[in-house]
Amino acid sequence: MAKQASSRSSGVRGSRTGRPIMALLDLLGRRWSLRILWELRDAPLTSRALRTACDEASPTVLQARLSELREAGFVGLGEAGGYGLTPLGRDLCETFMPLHKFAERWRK
Amino acid sequence: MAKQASSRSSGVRGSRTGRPIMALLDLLGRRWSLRILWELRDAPLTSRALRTACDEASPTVLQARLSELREAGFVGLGEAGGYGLTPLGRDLCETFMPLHKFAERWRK
DNA sequence: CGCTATGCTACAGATAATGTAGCATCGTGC
DNA sequence: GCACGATGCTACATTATCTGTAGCATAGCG
Repeated sequence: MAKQASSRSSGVRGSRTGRPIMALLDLLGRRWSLRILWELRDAPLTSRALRTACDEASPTVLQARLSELREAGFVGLGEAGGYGLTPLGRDLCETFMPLHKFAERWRK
Repeated sequence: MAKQASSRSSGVRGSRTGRPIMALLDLLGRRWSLRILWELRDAPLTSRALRTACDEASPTVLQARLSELREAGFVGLGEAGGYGLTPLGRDLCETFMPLHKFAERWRK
């Protein structure tokens, strides 16, 4: 593979390019990443509530994405139980919030 | 030729929910989707130039994503050759353009 | 024709996701 | 002091998806 070995659990594709946008695009371009951030947009959820919100996605991926997102500093696990956005994660979420309006306009 | 991308059940996951944001989130949350839109952000590219820009991703997925994005109306294939954003696609792209600035701030 | 470039496809091997089941832990009530 | 229900998280076989390489048909150019 011409890529890199670190696309394992913690590596993000494109991080070696020095262009953080590539790393971010790859991280967000994984299954359920965007959806998770979206579902946490206004309130923390327990892992199971999140699973329900995400159309019963399998806990395996959810857990994987949650770990990546936590490692990236977007999501945190509160001691009261439940996953929630960090301040950074909230910023990110607001960054693509206009997507909602766009989607309504799109409506294919 | 008919699109082979639309052979995929009902297209985009979440479209049956009636919430277009879910369909959009799923479409953009597939590998290389965001990256493709990003690479086309300011100029059309030929399929091979796009492949180069996308770190030599395999043509199979690229072609699949391109078909989906074309079907969604975000990307078009100009008769002069090369893929480019449609007006709708350009809107979408601008929607998550602030991501760039966010990524710079993120820099993990 | 020979050459190069385009969009696009085939296909085997590798990787990631799905679906179901289950574990260890913690707090509640009993 | 122990069933209980809920939590975060994992195992694992099956299935879907991606990767990497090769190649096809077509078109423009000399």
